[in-house]
Amino acid sequence: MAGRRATINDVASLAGVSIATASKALNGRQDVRASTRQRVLAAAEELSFQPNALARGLLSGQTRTVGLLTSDSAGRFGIPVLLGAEDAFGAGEMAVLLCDARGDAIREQHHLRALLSRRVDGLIVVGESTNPRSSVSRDLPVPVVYAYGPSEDPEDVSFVPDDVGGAAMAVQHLVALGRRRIAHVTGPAHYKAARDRVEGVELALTEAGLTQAGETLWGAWSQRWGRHAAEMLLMSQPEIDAVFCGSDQIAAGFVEGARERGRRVPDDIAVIGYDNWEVLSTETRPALTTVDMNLELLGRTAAQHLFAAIDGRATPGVHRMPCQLVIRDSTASSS
Amino acid sequence: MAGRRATINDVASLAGVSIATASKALNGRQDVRASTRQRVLAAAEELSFQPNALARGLLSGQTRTVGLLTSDSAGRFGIPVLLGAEDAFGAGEMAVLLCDARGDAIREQHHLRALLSRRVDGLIVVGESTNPRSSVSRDLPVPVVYAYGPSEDPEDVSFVPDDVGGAAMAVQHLVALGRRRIAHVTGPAHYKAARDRVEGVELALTEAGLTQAGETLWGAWSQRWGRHAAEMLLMSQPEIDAVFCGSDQIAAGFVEGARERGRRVPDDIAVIGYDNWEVLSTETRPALTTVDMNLELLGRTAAQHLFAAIDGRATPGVHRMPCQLVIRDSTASSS
DNA sequence: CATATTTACGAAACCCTTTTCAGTCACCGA
DNA sequence: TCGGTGACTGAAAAGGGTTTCGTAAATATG
Repeated sequence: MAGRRATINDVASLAGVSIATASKALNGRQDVRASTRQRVLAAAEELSFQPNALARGLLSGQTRTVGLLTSDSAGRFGIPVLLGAEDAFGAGEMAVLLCDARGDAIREQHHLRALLSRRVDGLIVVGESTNPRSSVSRDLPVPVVYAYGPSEDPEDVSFVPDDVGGAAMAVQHLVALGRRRIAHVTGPAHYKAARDRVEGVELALTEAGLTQAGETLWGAWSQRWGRHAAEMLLMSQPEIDAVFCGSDQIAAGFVEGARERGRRVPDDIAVIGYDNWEVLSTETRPALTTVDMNLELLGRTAAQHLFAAIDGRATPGVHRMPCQLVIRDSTASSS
Repeated sequence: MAGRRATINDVASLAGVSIATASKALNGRQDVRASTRQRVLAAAEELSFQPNALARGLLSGQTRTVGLLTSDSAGRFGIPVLLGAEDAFGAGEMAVLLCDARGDAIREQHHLRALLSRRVDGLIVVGESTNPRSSVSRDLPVPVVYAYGPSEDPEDVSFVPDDVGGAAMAVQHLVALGRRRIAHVTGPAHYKAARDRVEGVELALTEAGLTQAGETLWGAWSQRWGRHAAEMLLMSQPEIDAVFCGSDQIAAGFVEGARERGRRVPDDIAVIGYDNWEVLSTETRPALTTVDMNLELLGRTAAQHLFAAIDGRATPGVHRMPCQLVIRDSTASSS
């Protein structure tokens, strides 16, 4: 640990100029003779001078820092968004101040105050699910962008995955493969994501002139539920030839359950998951066809939009980002 | 978005006092009449005044902010550490500035400069593996604590999981259950974690007067490798009654492979994993006994140590944090 | 050579808060 | 009435950088 850090004053003294000139030389401004600039730069190098971002921010009113307020950063969904955001910012000179509210509104308020007092230039709020959440943006002096979980307030800017479209895409793929008796197993009904995917399934089935094989089975987002659903479904609807699962966890469980009951995947039953959680989707046998929500892109887009909003060019509303079908062996066309 | 933010000047004017008095009233200092304090507080409330942390930090030299420099925040290991750190800080008033270097040394330097210029009070460096990494701490004006991946420099402060102890604990558990022919399947040899766990296995086996069933099988950290290893092992060492796997992924694959070859877990073969990655360890059948590295605690401890280091009370060296055996059905005593 | 015009540099103000220190005021005892 | 006390209050400086504006030197122009 070195002693006191060099200030621009030290640099100016060493270079034998005033601090005003030193500042201009360091920041590449006009009105500095080339030789003088050289001397200043050399002095700064020698003292390993780092401009104090606090002083700079105090004056300019810009900290080049954004806050990232998450409810569940450990979750499957917050992290990619975070990475995407960090990526978009990192290209420039932005830094990310991370706060995890752990789903607690009080703690969220607390973090919000801390971020505001640190004069962040903007805020990204990451939800733990796609369920709309209450807005934090009322009378905030900085722009806010919501990612993954949208704000209830339509005046806010939100970026969410297009779950309706993603589910429809999955079903269309099954239909294109010639599957006609398609079932749907998903998670808890209080998740908007689950309900949206139901809507997408209905849309695609109607479009293809089909009806769903049996009722939608609501359960948990787990392998356990996937296995259980396989048992139930193969009992009650033994003629199904495809299943769309609401998550890769459910799909992994379903594949296992189906195999134990002697059904081959994809030959007898094609299976599609959701999330493209690679530890499951690429490691099951067969590897899972699944819907990727492009969360990293979503995070990057949200961050880029935050830049725009900081410059006063915000586009209010909920922006739905397209999902992408990743085709693997669990829906290989039966040869 | 509101207009200009209120400063302490505005508060003082509204309350009809000087800014010095306002400051004292706001910060609970002496020498302010109760009625005056009331007026100031009311004014601050009305203007929703937030003290500017930049100005405060500029003066005090403390930003109450720490940097968290990670190489792989998406990884299984960085996140819990991050959460633990955020937890320890969150209790107080600290904020975390997150930077992900993506394993790139140039980018790391870049982030380091950005953090330093923002005058963080300290730094936590999170590795992507337990392999020692080059030190960033030389001549840094702030204290640094390494978490998960230790620094090569013994003068630095590092917190790492005790993989030797964790593996030994797992094997001791198997021995206590009466298993005698214990095999070991693990990941790539260039991971120190894998080599440490080999050491722990040897230690525990020697202690019990046993020798390992077959050579250690080195592979990848994947389910695929676990399944493959099960095939090989049950062929070459058909008499084994227990396997210690280097990760839950491997263990999950091994369980699957073993069952397909007609071996029952845990009756014929007991299986132990590593990491306690719940999506695998609790969802396999049977649920996996596994070693939990307590990463969140490790992160919290690292953060607490950083506090101590900021106060000048650092304890150099590599601190090994104990792991914990989580017993589930894959080692239930055969009845 | 005197004047106009650049060019290069420096003094000082500013951003916001905390803290020191000096000053005001009311009130007490003598 | 006066000095002494103690309780409050406010002016000013400090922290580190950027920017404006004034000024001196250097160069161009007549």
